[in-house]
Amino acid sequence: MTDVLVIEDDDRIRLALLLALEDEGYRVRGAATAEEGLLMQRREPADNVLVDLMLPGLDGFECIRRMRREDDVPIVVVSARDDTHDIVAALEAGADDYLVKPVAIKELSARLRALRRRARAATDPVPVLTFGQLEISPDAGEVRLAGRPVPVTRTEFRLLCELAEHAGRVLSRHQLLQRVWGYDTGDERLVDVHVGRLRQKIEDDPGSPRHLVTLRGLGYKLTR
Amino acid sequence: MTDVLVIEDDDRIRLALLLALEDEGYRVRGAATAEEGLLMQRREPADNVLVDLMLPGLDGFECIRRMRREDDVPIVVVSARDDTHDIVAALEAGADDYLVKPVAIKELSARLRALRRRARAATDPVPVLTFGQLEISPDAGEVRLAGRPVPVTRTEFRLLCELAEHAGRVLSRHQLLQRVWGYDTGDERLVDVHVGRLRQKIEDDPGSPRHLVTLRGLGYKLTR
DNA sequence: CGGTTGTATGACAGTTGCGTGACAAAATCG
DNA sequence: CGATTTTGTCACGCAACTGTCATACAACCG
Repeated sequence: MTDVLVIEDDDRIRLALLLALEDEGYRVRGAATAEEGLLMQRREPADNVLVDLMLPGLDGFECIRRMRREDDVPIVVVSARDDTHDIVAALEAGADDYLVKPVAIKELSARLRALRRRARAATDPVPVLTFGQLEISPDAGEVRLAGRPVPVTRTEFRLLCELAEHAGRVLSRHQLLQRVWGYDTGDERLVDVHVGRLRQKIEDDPGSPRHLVTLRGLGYKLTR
Repeated sequence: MTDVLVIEDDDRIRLALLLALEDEGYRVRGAATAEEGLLMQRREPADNVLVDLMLPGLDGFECIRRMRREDDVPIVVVSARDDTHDIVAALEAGADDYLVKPVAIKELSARLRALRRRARAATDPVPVLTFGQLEISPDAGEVRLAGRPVPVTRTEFRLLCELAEHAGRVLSRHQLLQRVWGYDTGDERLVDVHVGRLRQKIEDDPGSPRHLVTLRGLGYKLTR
């Protein structure tokens, strides 16, 4: 059974979408605001998310950005505006598809299916990454040092995964901001701080790190 | 660099798409029939495929199905028909996205990017440049001498990479200033100093260098 | 050979980049 | 709601790096 979350402030449209999707065999749930949607997705992750761009409070773009930061779920934008700028901006923010209202439910369903096929392929079992005493299992969301679990926060974990995924290669602060945070305000110190915190947890001697190495002027990298 | 293959039988449209995509920074290639496209993809796989639905011989749907059987490349349909049935059928066949002509190139580009984000490769091969005992790995931001890591500064590293990239060829001080520093105040001594520092680190006998050679009156070059 | 030009190098001061602790805002949890 | 954790921002200090200069040295040329 596939779960779909619909984030749309217009009650009538949301209801119509939910009913139509239910008819197509999905298990559905709805949210009227971005905040509510983000919360629901955190509580009980759906397999697909539909989001309107025009939302009260946090708008759709911001909603997408935030959700993308903590979840890899396929996100489809359903908007009334058929505007290239909106489309580009939404995809930039991390959306996977963009549909213009009114949507044909069959098309929507087909697009959801295509997206899930991709998502599944991308989420193939990721083996545990090992760096000496350090083990990272992206799937389990777990970090171990000499067999012992290390409590890391979400950002630290994402940062570590990003570095681990490109082990041995330098990643600039800019790249890390882009990939871990999803945005780049230009404040590179943000990365430093989190790298520092990560070192406190995973390095024997945070003063002279063995794994999470600084390359002055270039960025950071993770080595074995 | 991202490669895109466009399968479209209308010469004018294909050309227009190819030019526009090239303008966006993609490396492009085109095919006029499904058969040709499948062959090209087999020969030299692109990172994205655009396909028209109305093709002579094998139609777009069949083209998608076959390509999907042997390749996991993201496929985008670009069709003149804005018909739910076509859209559903194309997605069923294995397409990842569907755009209706005429397409906004910016939107297309954004959608391609969104698709690739999902299919981002974990580790690309890391090319390492070797000069006898000396190894330079631009990706890892690392220089090794006889297997041992040599600590080089950012400018030294850039300088070395620049020389390595044009191995065996003389680079004048002005060229190096321009390429490594990005500006040229006319002070050629600056290059000398950094070359000297580099030699201290990578040459066995910095007095009579084997790799980083001076060509009096011309500049420097890196030899094997 | 001496003069001239081009290159090597050590020293030094100014600058840059990084690590860190402190703190406030925001998110999360009970 | 209040308590706790997490996150982002800031400022400061240290260490590393950079560019400049002066001097010494080497190569070239007549």
